[in-house]
Amino acid sequence: MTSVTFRHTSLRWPFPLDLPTLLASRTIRDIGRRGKYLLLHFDHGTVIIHLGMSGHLRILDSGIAPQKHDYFDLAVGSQLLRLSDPRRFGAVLWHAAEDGPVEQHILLAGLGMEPLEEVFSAQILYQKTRNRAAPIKQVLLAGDIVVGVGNIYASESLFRAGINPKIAAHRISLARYALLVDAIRITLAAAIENGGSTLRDFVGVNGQSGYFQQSYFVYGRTGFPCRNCGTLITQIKQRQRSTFYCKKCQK
DNA sequence: CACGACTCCTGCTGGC
DNA sequence: TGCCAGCAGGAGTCGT
Repeated sequence: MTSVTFRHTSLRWPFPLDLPTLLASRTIRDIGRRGKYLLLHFDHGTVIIHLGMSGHLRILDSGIAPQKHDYFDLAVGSQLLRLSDPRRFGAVLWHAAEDGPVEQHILLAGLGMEPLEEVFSAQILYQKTRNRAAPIKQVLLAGDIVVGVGNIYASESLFRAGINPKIAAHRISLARYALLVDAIRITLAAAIENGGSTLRDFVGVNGQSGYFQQSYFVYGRTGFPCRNCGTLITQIKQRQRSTFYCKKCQK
């Protein structure tokens, strides 16, 4: 029993404007996730949602008036799943079941391993980077080997692993990749534990704010002392993205 | 195939 | 105090 409302024509891509018709009185059968894509499964297809960098979903009582950046509602009974996305980097897409498994969707097919699943191992990471000459930070961000490691957690994970972000991925040893795998898992688990917040305007599913986590090791700490050795944290640009690291702790 | 540059969008920050 | 350029971020697309 669902109904759909759009309040804009698009976010990153045009909204599937036939979604209200497609989902009328349909039931969500299951929910899932692949990388940073959220999946709402119906019998005849899947709604794919991405929050971009500023998006958030809330569950509200239906009847609550939408605010400025509330662009998409999925009403289920007396409640509402509402997507707000000020910077509009997010997405709402539809993948019909008749087009095959949603994992084969063009945006999902090329995604790398899930970092919190067993498949993500030092051996496979090592193997998949043998032909990658780009700096490890960029390879982590690329998403085709491992997903879920964004700009902040890439810097944080490399710090934990003691790896310099500029090192070419194919020059990193298996032993050091083992450290990196552990570092990524610990970093992501800690982030989830802390509410996963990265932006100052972060809000939880009920709309509560205040989760903002500032206990980063290196991210955003340019010129401040390394929490491990006191050396001042360095900031560089890699592929137009800021990278933070400690020159002494990360070789 | 691998990889770099560019792009989307808007709120916030820093400089004047 | 006000204005505006620049930055930030996820990740797809295009050119090399």
